[in-house]
Amino acid sequence: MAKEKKVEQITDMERDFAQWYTDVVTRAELIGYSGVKGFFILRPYGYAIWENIQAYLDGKFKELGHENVSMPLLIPESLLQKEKDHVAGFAPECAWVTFGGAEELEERLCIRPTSETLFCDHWSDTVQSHRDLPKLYNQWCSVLRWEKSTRPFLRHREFLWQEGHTLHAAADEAIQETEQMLEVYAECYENLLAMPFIKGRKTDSDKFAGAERTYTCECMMRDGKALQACTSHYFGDGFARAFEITYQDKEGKLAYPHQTSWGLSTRSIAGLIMTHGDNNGPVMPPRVAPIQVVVIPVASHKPGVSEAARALLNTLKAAGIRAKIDESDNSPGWKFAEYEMRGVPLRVELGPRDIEMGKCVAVRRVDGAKEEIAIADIAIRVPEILDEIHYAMFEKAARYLSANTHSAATIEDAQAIYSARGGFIKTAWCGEEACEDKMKEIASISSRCIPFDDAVPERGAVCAVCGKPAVNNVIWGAAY
RNA sequence: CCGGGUGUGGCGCAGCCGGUAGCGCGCUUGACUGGGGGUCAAGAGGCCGCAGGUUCAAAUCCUGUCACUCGGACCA
Repeated sequence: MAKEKKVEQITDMERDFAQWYTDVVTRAELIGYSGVKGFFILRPYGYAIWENIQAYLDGKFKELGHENVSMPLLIPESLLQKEKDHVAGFAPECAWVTFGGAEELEERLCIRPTSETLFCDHWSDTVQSHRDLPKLYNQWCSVLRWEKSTRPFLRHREFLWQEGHTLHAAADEAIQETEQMLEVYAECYENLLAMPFIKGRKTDSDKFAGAERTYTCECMMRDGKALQACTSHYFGDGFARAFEITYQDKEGKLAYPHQTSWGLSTRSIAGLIMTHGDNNGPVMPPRVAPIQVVVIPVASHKPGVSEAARALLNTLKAAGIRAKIDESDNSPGWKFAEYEMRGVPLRVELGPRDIEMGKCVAVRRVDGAKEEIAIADIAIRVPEILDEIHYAMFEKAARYLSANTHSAATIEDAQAIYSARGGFIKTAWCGEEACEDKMKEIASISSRCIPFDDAVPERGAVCAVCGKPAVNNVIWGAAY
């Protein structure tokens, strides 16, 4: 499988994974740096990925009855402080507006790090009856968190995301919503981004500030580290009580509604790069790839080549494929390397010899596999290949995830396995935060989640850290 | 926030015991080429991160600051 190195500007991931990542996002022209730390430019090729994720999720949200809204950018300090766990979680990383023009403000305004408080404030005014429920809202926006260390897509001070916020009469309905939206994210990762994950619940120490429960999808990057790929939170009625959101139920009694929120950010783009990328650059999963197929005419000065290549492009476009042609006068070899560095899933070469034989050559980015396709079959065969690439990428990543997830019986085992092989470690756990702290201290890994698929330890299992009876299995790892 | 490294044309870098900026790639124009980053020729392009200071003179020395990067802490 070892391929020859084709792009000299990109550091090998085996040599320096962090540098590889930085090289990829800049060389593939996904990101640009601005003059302010942590504020990044999503260049057209990077933003197009986000637009494709947006289009997919926005469609799903609306199918499930959610409505898009736009809430304010600024949160008055008094509002932010109404829920104590929430403010304790976010206050350290808030940025504040203190002046309007030359006037110092009487109350400083927080640039939203997340919008729970704004939705709550709005609902406290607008929800009165059980007939007003549920509220199923979502917004696409950017939020601001004053992070200390920043990295493209992984940790921005300002980042793009969507935040869904819902309000329900019944607790079980809200819990169901929380689970449903996690499932929407899981499907997005599997079906759009070709990324495998471990779905699960966060331990109490790691849940969202103010949440009763936090669900997550944890993905594994190619350096073995974990990326929290999305979250879905159940709040119970804690926010409703803090913000005095009440409604009259069918019996005419005042009640507190139950609330959820869920989000997925441009961090997902970091995830797809670090899941699928190789030493020649990113490898775009076909269903989110801004360019799915690039057509490269060879010897386009020869009669008929340019025309045939454009006809091929139009056929692909008519088949609903995001296709592009490169008619620049760079050499074919230059173009091959260029689109590999951009991660375009499929390259179609068309030259005089192909035209003579009524075929073209298709080359897959993920594994370099070549296939000759009759030009007449292009509209049928190319979509099939794109699908095959999608499944091949998912399978490859899934094998990597499972090959790098190991079980351990004791903290010493966990430490030994992690330091030798990295990746995820699964152990039984007693439920105590002290044991999480100790695991972090001894083995340098933190709890990622309690996996849904395998939450309950075997009969008689004991906590890997303290040896007391276990209540859950936990997936541990080093996290981004 | 702590520690290491780095800021010089679009990119990668040299110049740094002071004397007014250079190389490779890329870019522009033209010709020949064209199935894995082609060849030749002629060109264009620089507030040396920013702000102070020392000096007759600063990319070079001093101070501060900003940004990038790697590691750590913090964070989701």
